[in-house]
Amino acid sequence: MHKYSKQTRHLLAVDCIIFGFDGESLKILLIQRGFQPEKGNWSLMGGFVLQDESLDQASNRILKELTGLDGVYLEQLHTFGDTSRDPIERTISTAYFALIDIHKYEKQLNNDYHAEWFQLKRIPKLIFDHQDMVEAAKRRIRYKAALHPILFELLPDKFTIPQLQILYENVFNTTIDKRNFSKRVLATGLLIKLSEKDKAGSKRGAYYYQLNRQNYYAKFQAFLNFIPNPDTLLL
Amino acid sequence: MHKYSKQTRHLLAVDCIIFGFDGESLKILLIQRGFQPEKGNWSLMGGFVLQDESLDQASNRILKELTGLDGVYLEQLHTFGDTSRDPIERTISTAYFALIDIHKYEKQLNNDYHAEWFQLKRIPKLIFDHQDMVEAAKRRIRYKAALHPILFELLPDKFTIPQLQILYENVFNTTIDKRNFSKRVLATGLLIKLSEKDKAGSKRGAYYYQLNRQNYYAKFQAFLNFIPNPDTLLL
DNA sequence: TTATTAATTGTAAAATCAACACTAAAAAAA
DNA sequence: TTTTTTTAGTGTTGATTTTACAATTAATAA
Repeated sequence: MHKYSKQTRHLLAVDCIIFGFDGESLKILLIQRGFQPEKGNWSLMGGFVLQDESLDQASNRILKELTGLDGVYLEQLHTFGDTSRDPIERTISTAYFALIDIHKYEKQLNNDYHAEWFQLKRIPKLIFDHQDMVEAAKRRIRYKAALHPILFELLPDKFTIPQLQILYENVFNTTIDKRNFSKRVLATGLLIKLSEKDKAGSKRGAYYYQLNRQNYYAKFQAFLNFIPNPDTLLL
Repeated sequence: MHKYSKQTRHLLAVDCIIFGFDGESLKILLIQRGFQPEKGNWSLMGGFVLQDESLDQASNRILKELTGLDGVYLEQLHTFGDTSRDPIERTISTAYFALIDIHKYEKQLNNDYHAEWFQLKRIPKLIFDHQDMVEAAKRRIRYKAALHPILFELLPDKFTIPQLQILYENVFNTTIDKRNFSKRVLATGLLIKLSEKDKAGSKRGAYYYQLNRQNYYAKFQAFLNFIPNPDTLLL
C-alpha cells in the first residue's frame, strides 16, 4: 500500500493568520476553538491537510470553510515543526497569512462562525504556538510591505491617500509626514486618481484612488523603500 | 493510540540546498540518489522526518549524516506540498538552505559520500521538484543578502575585500565598482582589518579582514542596501 | 632594473531623503 | 450669510547618500 513503507507518517495542519484593515487599525481574525483540547480558547483558523490536496489548496479550503473568504491574497509563511507544539499529538503546521479588506467580507463573517477581529495590539492569549505564528506573520508583513506594494490587498478597490497612510502607519507602528508620504506614493505610478471624493472621512473630502493593476504587476518588485529596517520595528 | 485518530497522516521530508563559495564562484552541493525512484540522478540532500524530531533537528541531522557538516548556517526556506511532487507516494517536503565555506569542509565531503559541487549556472537536471527548490533558494539568498550580512557565512574566518566583492558579484550576478564597494562595506563597521595579508591572490597581497562578531549581531538588521530590487535580478 | 599584476584610495556631481507650515475646500455652527 | 472647524492638499531647502570615475602603490616576476 505505502511505497515508502518504513517511514513514519505525520499529522499535517495548516493555520492562517488573517490580517484585515477597516480604515482605522490593523487587525487579525481569530476563532474560539470548538473542540478539545483548548476548547473555547482563541485560535487561528486551522485544519488538517487532507490526503489529496496541496498545502496551498488546504489553506484556501480552510479559509473558505471557516470564513467564507475566497480569492484573497494568501501566502505561505513558515512551517512550525516542534514535536510538542500540539500537546495531544505531534502535528506539523504550515502557517499562511492572508490580507483582506475587512468591510468587504463583513457579512459572511458575522453570520457563519464565531470569528472576531482583534486589534494587533490587543490579541488575547492564543492556543499552542499560535502566538509565535502571529509574531512571525507580523514580521513578514512588515518586511514584505517595506519592499513591495502588498498593503493594497488590505484596502477596498477605491481608497484615499490618507487611508493608505493610516494603513502604513499602522503596519509600521510609526508616523509618516503626509507631504513626503503622498509624494512617494504618487511617484510610484501605481495610483490612478478618480474624480470622485470620499466625503465620509472629512468635511472637505479626499479624492479616491485606484490601483493601476497594469503597473502593479510590473512594479511589484521595486516599490517603495521608505521604512528603514523593517525587521527591527516592533508593532 | 492516536488522539486525532480520524486524520490522514503524511510522509514528511526535509531537503537542503547547500550553498558554498570557494573564492571563485557560488556553488551548490548535490548527491546522486542512491535508491529508486530516480536512482543515480542528481538530487538535493534530503531525508524523511522522524517521529520525535523537529523540522530544524531533521534538517541538521540530514546535513550531518550526508555531508558531515555541523553547526552551519541553516534556515528554513519553504514547504513544498504539491500532491504529485514525489511520484512514488505523496510526500511533503520542507526545504532548508545552508551557507558554508567550501574549503573548510573539503575533506569530510570528498571521503564520505558522492557529493559534488556544481556552479549555480551549471546545475544538472534534478529529481522531483528540486529545481524549483533551488530557484526559490537563489531568490531567497539574494533577497536576504541584499538586506542582511549573511554572505559572511560563505567565507572563511579571514577574508579579503576583493574576495568579498567577488562573492557579492556572484550572488547578484552583477559587477560592482570596487571603490564604492569597499567604502560601503567598511562603513558598516562589521570588518576588522588584520595586519596579515593574503599573498595567494596577487603579487601585492590583500589585507585580511575578520568579522566583528559583536557588531555582527547588533547590525544584522540594517546592513547594506546596495543591490537594487534583489528579486528581479536573475542569476 | 623593469614590467606586470592586482590592491588601495578620493572627489565631485547627481539623486534622494528629511524636515518643515501654510492654503483650500467643505460642512457645521453661530 | 458669516464664521468656525476640520481635514486635504501641496513645495522648497538643506542634508545625506549614491554614483561615476582613474591614478598610485606594493609586491613579485622577468
